[in-house]
Amino acid sequence: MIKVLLAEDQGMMRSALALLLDLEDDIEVVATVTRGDEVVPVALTVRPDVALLDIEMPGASGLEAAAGLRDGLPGCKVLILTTFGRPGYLRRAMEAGAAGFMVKDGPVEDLAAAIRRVLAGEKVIDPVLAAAALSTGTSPLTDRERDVLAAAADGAAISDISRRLHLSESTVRNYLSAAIGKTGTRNRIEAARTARHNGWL
Amino acid sequence: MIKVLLAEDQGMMRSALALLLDLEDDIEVVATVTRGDEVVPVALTVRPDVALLDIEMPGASGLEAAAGLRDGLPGCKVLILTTFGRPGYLRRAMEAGAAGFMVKDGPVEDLAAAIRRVLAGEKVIDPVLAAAALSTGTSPLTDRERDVLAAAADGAAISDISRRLHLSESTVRNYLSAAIGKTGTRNRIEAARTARHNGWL
DNA sequence: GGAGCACCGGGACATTTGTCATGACTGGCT
DNA sequence: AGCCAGTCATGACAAATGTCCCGGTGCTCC
Repeated sequence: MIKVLLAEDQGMMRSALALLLDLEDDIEVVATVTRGDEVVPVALTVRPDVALLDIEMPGASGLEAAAGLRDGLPGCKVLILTTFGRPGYLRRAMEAGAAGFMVKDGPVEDLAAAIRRVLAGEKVIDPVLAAAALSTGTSPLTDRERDVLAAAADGAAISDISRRLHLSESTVRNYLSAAIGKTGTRNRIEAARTARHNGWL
Repeated sequence: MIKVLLAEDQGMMRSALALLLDLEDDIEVVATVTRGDEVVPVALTVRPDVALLDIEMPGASGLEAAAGLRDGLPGCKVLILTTFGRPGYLRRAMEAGAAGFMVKDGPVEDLAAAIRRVLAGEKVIDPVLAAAALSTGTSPLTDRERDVLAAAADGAAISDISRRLHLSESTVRNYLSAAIGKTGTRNRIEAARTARHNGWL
C-alpha cells in the first residue's frame, strides 16, 4: 500500500484528488493538508511514501515544503503538482529534490501512474516542460532584484519599496532598472509579468 | 437522470469532476468541453439539464457562455464554478441568468447537491460571497475606463494603449486617471489589482 | 430644453519612473 | 594580489505617468 500525503489548498481539487486516489487499489491517502507549512510536521507523524505537493499554497510554497521534506524525511518521494508549467518552477523543484513534476493538465489517471513511477525510483517530468526549462535557462535576476521586482509587482511605488526593504530610493531604482534590462522589457509591469511567467518570482 | 454539461479548461479538474459526478446515481455527465465558445454549440446537440461552467476559459468566459445558454437553451440551468470568489463575477453571473454560483472550495459533495438544487429551481449562492457582492457594489468603471485599465494591466505604455484602442494619448491618460481615482488607488498597477480583485476587469 | 453622463480630445504641470555614470564595500575565486 | 559579482548609494537627466483644467459631441431622462 502506497501511503500518500496530499497538500493542496483548493478545497474541491483536494477532495477530488483524495477520493480518486483512494479508489486505486494500491494507494492510500493518509493525510491531506491545506498549507505549505503543515507539510513537514504532518509528514513526520504519518510517514508517507510519497508527498503530492501543490506549489501555490498559503504558509509556504510547495517548493519550500519539498526542501523541508528532503532534509526531514529523506525517504519520502516528492511529486510536485501545479497549475502553472513555469520553467523556473521545474528547475527549483528539481533543486529542492523533487522526484517528479506534473502539471494539473491531462487526466487524473496520469497521477496514479506518476506516483507509482516516482516510488519505483524514476523521475517523472513533462518532456515539453523540461525542454522549456532548459531553453529558458536559469533566472538572470539577483536576490535583491527579485525582491524589488516582487514588491513593485503589487503596485508599490519606489518610496514604498525603499521603506519596505530598507533601501535608499536610488538603490531601488537601480535594481528595478537592472531587472527591466535583464528581462528585456520596457517597464516594471512587463518585467514582473515575464519574471512570473518564467517562474523567477 | 440529470444530464450535465461540464465546461472546464484545466484537465485534471475536468476529468476529476466528470468521474466523481458520474459516480452519483442520478447524475450523468453527457459532455465535457474545454473552451467557452464550445459550450453553446455542444449544449444545443446534447441538451443538458444543467451546465457546469468555469469562468476563466479560453475562447469565451463562462459568463459569456451563460448568457449564450440563456438565449439559446433557456431550459438549461447554469451553475457557475470558479476559483475566484470575485464579487463582480457573481453579479455578472446573475445578470447572465445563472442559477447558481460556487467557488472551487469546499468538498466535491457540495457540487452534486448544488446541481440537484438548481434543477429543483433553487438559486445556489455562497452567502459570504453574496454579502461581499452587495457591499462592494457594482463596478464604478465605465466601459472605456475598463478597456484602458485592462490594456495598461499587462504592461502597455500610454502610447501602446492609444494605438491599440485608437484613442489619443491625452484621452488614454484621462481614462487611466479616472480609473485610478474611482478605485481609490495611487497608480495603474494598484488600480488594475483592485479592479481584478473585485471582478471588474 | 436643460441636466447629467459617457465619450473624446488638448494643454499645462508636478511627480514618478527609468537610465546612466560613478564609487564604496564585501566576499569568493584564481 | 587581482578580478569579478553582488550589494548599496549619489546625482543628473530624459521620459513616462498622473492630475487638473478646459472644450466639444452625442445620448437619455425628466
